[in-house]
Amino acid sequence: MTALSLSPRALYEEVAELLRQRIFTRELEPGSWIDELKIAEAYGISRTPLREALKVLAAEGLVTMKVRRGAYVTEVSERDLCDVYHLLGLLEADAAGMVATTANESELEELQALHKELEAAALPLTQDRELFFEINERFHTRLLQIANNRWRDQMVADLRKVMKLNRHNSLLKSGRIEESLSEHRALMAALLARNATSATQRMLEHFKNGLEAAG
Amino acid sequence: MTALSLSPRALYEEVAELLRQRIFTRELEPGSWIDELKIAEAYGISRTPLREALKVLAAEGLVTMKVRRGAYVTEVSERDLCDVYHLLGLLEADAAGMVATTANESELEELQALHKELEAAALPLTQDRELFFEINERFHTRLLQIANNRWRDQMVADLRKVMKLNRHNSLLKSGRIEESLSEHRALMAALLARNATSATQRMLEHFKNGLEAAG
DNA sequence: ATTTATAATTATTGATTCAAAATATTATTT
DNA sequence: AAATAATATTTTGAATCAATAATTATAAAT
Repeated sequence: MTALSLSPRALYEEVAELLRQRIFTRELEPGSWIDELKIAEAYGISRTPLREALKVLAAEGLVTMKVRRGAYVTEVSERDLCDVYHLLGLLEADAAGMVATTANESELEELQALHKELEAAALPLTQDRELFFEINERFHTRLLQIANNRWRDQMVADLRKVMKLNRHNSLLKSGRIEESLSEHRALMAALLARNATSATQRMLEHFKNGLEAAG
Repeated sequence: MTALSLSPRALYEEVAELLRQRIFTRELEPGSWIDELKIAEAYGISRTPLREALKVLAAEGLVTMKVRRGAYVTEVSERDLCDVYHLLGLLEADAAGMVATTANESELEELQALHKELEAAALPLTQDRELFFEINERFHTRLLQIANNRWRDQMVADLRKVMKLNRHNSLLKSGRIEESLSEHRALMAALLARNATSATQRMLEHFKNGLEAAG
């Protein structure tokens, strides 16, 4: 089993990524104990890089280490997910404000172009949900990049991973293409107007409206 | 009955804490390479728990792993510190807003008590700088606890560690007991008035004013 | 003769295996 | 039936082994 080929990344990074996927697909379900020996054997590796990978995942919040009991897939309550989602909104809203003031013209045009793609994907006749969410993801990611704060990027990345522990994003509204789009439109307008407080506010609302339960 | 366990923490946790201290005191200086063999020998442990500890510190941002080059103490630029400080302000301001709306009476009284201690430590005649900063720290920590979001707590803890990489907090103003106190007073008033937006704003200003360079 | 390139040696990271410590479980005895 | 002891399971730490990168030295070419 030489699935793990030559790569610039260290073995423990590869293993961490594999475990992440297995956690996200709930193949390893929340609360369950992670059997080091079994997994090491299954991957054809020793326990050392596996344990290093588990330390990384623990730092991300995906697994929880219990002293002398090993590693467990983190159980996230509805409460946890709300808390994490709240922080994601806060961080992205701050990023939006930053972009409104510091982005250059070409960066704003880039976001504008992505937004146009979003509008197109949401057109009633040709509506493509998958595409819409993919472009949406790209828009948020690009906004973060432009805001240009590597520490925030790291935090957002970690929080997003925790959100993926959620079973089918049960706490997020699903069929709100139109609402989501109009919120995006308002955000884009604020960005182009270089109105930081408005951009921040629009992004906060965008996240708040995404929640299934009002609050 | 067995006696109370003397070491509830795993060895790699202990080692991580030791290394953290050595990094904060700049005994291990930013940019420098961390010699696994030397440190393992100095601590009388093997490289395995040491390497696990380094993975933990890497996740916190204190050390940077380079493939096949080992671990280096993270070098933070002035820019990095500003970015991190900005995020700390954002998170704590959000926590303040949360406390204003959700804290119960006894929790607010607790914060009020801490604030009174702060006022006492800042009295012109008996002014005790060390004590002031210690109580200030306790106030901020308690506020975070009351805001009650373990994910935010984790992020704040990590960001604070990165801030400690700063040489003598060079970018933070030092002798501003009075200003700091008056900002705290305004924050406390907003909290007692249960005015979330005001509390958030006061905390944001408190952080903004803490910066040496105007931003 | 000097500089550059290649090869060899050294040093350090990365991985596997082995041993010890601790906890849980089961069985036996009171 | 309960408590204690012993055994087995499991995690954590150490030591060994292999692979990779860096440095130095030597040789060749200009």
